[in-house]
Amino acid sequence: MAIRLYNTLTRRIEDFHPLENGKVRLYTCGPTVYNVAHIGNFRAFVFYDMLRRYLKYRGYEVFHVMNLTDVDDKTIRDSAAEGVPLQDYTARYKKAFFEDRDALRIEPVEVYPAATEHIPDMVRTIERLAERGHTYVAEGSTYFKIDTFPSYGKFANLDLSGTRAGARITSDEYEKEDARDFVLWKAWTPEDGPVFWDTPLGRGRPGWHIECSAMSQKYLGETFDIHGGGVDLIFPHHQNEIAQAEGATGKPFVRYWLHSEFLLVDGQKMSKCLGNFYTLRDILERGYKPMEVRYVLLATHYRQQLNFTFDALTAARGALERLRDFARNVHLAGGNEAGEILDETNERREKEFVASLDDDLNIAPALGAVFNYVRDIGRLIADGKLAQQDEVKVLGKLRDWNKVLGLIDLEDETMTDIEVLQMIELRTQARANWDWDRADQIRLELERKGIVLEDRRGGTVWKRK
RNA sequence: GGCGCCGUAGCCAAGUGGUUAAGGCGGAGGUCUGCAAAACCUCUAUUCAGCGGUUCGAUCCCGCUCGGCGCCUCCA
Repeated sequence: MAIRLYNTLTRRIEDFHPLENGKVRLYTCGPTVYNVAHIGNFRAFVFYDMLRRYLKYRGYEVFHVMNLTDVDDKTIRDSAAEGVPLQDYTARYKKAFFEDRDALRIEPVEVYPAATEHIPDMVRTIERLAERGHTYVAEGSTYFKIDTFPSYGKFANLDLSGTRAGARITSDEYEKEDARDFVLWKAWTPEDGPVFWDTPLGRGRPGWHIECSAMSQKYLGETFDIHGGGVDLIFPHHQNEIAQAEGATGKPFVRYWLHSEFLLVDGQKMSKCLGNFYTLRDILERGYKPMEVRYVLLATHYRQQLNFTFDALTAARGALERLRDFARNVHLAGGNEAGEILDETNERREKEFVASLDDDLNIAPALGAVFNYVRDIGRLIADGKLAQQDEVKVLGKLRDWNKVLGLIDLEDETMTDIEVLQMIELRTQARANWDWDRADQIRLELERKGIVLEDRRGGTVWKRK
């Protein structure tokens, strides 16, 4: 059974089959590194991550490219405002992006091409477009001539025939022949300061969209499997990518286009004006954990708008705690061997998990399968029907799913902190003497250090809060 | 104005033309326990924004209304 994905190109859910058997070539639009990425950006990045992880889970070899836009109006403007060289300025936010990526357990992809390191590739793409008659030059800038690409607008389901020359020309694009045309190569202006490249196209810098066409094709070929991005990129960015790539090669560019919906805050799109703008760092400062953020970003289907709230983070904390406690309870199980019933349960829930995610990455029922499994096994443990030897199978299953979800640290459950164990031993003695005050005092003391105790039949166990 | 999405329990969120409308968080009760925690058990939507229509039968299909959100050359 094939994975089914919603393809923006056809506006339908389709069976996914890569161009080359067993291999997926994937490109996703990355951040513009002009400041710290916000959680709306990370919703898209977490979505790409789950897509990539799930493709791998289903046996595909994935080659994934994500661009870093390190030259554009904003990076130039803001670096100039600070008086810092562009490279130094963007390096700072590339670093921040990778830090946040790691905190959110987003897997590194195969290649992170930066725009500034691929100027010759972009120039070559523009030259190919010129050879095929898709461009014109005006006042040193090179433009894409929309008239030469008849299907322009179709990808976004937009009828652009009303937007003709002269209709909406603003002051800084007066040299365009048609308001719908977009710039491929932008001639140097004094505002660009030291940011320019001398190329056959003249002194200047690349336009907004060309990097994705040039870099994706460089690493993935002229036609590749999946291209992802946020819905806001459908138009104009992805439409322009298609025009550029297909205009240059005459071949289909991308086979499956996937778009993640917006993250909203207070029911509205995140924006600085509304003051509902959050970075991961903002949220961590409020005492939430990266995994809680990942859970929230992951738990809503990617084509559904997600209204971000702090209540959701709190709910995520509870759900994650249930998963972690479950892993520990399995580790501490001391019943009889489960036998066949365990294999049956594993198989049944695995089927549900895969069937759900095969269906356009339908995450909710997949998580439902995980939590139902937690209850299935919890019941076995409570009934004394799970043995310590069964741990391998159960945690193995959890580990499998975690390859896709990336929500729990299963290796983190080390129970060997000597100091804590000594405290527990003191408390156990106190309890043996019915000295409840002393016992509670020790428990409280540990709690202040973030250690929670639980008294089980087999003895006291602990966990970090 | 054009295009599109959404409205399911206190909150989040699946789902199906007809057996019990997943799951998570929260809440209530119970078992266990010195107490607590975890775990397990039970309960927490006679109902799926509203009104019509199609149908033997609709939360699911169609239409309208109301409400929310996004895109239509900054944007994940």
